[in-house]
Amino acid sequence: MHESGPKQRNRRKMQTVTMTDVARAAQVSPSTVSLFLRRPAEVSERIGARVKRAIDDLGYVPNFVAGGLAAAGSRVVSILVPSLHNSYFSETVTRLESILAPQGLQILIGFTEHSEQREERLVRTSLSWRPAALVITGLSHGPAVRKLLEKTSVPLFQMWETGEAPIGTAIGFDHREIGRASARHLLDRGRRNLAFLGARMDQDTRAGQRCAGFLETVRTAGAEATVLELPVIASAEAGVELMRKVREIGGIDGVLCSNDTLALGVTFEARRMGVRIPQDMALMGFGAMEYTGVCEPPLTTVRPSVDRIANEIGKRIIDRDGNQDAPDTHGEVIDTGFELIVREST
Amino acid sequence: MHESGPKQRNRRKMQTVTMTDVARAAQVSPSTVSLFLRRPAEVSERIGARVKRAIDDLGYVPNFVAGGLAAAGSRVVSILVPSLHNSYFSETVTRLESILAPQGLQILIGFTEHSEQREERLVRTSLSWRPAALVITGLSHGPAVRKLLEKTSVPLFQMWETGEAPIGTAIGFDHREIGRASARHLLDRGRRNLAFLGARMDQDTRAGQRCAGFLETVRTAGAEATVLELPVIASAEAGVELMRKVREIGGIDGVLCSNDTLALGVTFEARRMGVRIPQDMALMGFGAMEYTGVCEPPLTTVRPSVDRIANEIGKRIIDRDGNQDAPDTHGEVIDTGFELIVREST
DNA sequence: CGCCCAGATAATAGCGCTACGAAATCCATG
DNA sequence: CATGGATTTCGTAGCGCTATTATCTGGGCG
Repeated sequence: MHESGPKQRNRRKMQTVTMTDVARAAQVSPSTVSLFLRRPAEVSERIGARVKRAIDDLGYVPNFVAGGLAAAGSRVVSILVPSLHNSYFSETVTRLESILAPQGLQILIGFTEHSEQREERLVRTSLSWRPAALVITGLSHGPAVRKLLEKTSVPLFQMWETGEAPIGTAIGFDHREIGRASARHLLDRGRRNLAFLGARMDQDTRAGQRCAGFLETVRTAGAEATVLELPVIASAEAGVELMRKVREIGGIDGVLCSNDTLALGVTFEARRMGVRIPQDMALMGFGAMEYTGVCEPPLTTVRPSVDRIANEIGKRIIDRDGNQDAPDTHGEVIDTGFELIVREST
Repeated sequence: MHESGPKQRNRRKMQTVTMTDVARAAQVSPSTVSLFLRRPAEVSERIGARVKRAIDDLGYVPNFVAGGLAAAGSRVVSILVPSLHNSYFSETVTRLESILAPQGLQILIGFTEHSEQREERLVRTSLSWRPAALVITGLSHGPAVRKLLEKTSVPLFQMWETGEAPIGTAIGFDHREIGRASARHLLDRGRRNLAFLGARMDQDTRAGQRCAGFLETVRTAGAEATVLELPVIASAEAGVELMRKVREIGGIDGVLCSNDTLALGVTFEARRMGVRIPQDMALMGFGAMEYTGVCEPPLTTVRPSVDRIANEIGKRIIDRDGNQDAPDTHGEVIDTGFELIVREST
């Protein structure tokens, strides 16, 4: 083996440029460099220019790890969502990023996949970064997670759901009420034989809540309601399969899908079967995904208040950031609402 | 104001539990606690149990910021993608996360939105975290970004594209060749009057490459090729609009969309117009999005090797992690290929 | 029965930066 | 030209942890 060279195997030192190097080059103290980086206005123009020049010359890249340790808290916001499969979660993340990034806050992301175990691991590692805030999806968590969240001093936001006694600040909307509103809409359209199509609702508790609200209202009205469910992730393909089941059952004249993706699949298969929407069967989704406005027929759906959720959370995180005297809103519940978008499919 | 209390405004100390606290509770030295956390096997069972008990009792959460500083490198991988609007990027991120998370690596995410300026800011902050690796989308970057990337010692992966002389390790496929292959397919089907539908290709250079490859092959074959483009983000709605333009032009019998989302919109509008796919017009997309298999008609599309990209990157990151003697693959180009999925739309 | 080696535990020395208070500088007054 | 207050700059002391080295412990063996 031609492996040789000065045995420098340990401590991958690398010639990393440190703040001290910059200070030396600019002929100032490290403190001044640090100050210039954090609050440039408090450094005189002359010195500032010199420091800036040194930084550029040396290609200095600050070390946030060291900075975070010294400052006791990192400029990172950790976001935990079930997955990115639903475009509304990607949108939430996107929107939050765009609000937080200008403040120099970075996004640490994790996917729980609706698994308590994964969630615990993620919460644990997230907290280990001493983030400026932790944003987590949903209100119900396993006991281990609950304990971690209750104990931490990191500002906590539980999003996408409202409910009683949140651990942190709850920002979201009432999924049960969405189910009810959807049911009312279908009943208003004169449909009496309804179905809820879902996918893995044991895991997606929010879809479960929408389903529960739906059933409640339908049954209270004395109409029929069936639940059809597939043990797979929601997809257009799953929608196709569910539509076949609907056909088998027969007589169903109104359908609420747990998700627009499912509903899209239903439109495809309905067309192939010759089932006319909405004449033969009214169809509703959830999520207000982009294509619902242009598909055939355009879909009635519910727009979750993604932007408002992100805005409210972002605002609070920024408020609290750099101003630890900001009011602690833990325990507060903010309902951002939802919007029923009625289109031709009903 | 009832604000009073011992003037403890500074240094938000919080009663954070440190490793030293754990050590004290377990009657061992901090070193032992640290060792137990990092390599439990090297601690005797008796002591290990004691430490574990203390950790649980105190609810200790390690501080990765401090750990990262001491160890000179954080257990974070930074991923920069244009956005999450395209499901193939979300999938890349998802897949990478699932590979990296079991190794205790967290994902720091950023969205460039195809903006050089944003990209620079993101690269800068990413590097500031001294991540275990930086994964960035694409091969071409502004001069400032190039300089940062060339200078850093952080393992760099440039994904989703192949090309010459990458700065880090390039893992992706040849978009030009996808354009060519798509064109060949359409020509094989006897189409002679073709169009490429795109959205904001000035920004999405990879879509631009597919377009270029497409035009090259079509024109070489002596057939017609038009480019129709909209200055908006790709969406089904944009697809609808582009289909209207196609109609206006008239005579087009084969279309390649820069993206399945666009293609989906085209199918909707074509149906409304009475344009039959593929009889009147063949249609292709890109991305192999989930619904392409079940929509009406099922779409011919190209499956980018998302999984392979993620796997190859993940493997290399893990190799290099904790074993800095692993081969540095910078400069290497790995072509993960793509797959043409032929369905009824052509 | 003492000696040595391996394995387990502990002590030490920072990692690169920020917060804080002290020192130095500036500049308008008296 | 001295003087005080407002700036601007600097020195010091860690932040909580890990890597490395040193120390300790407990057998196995001559």
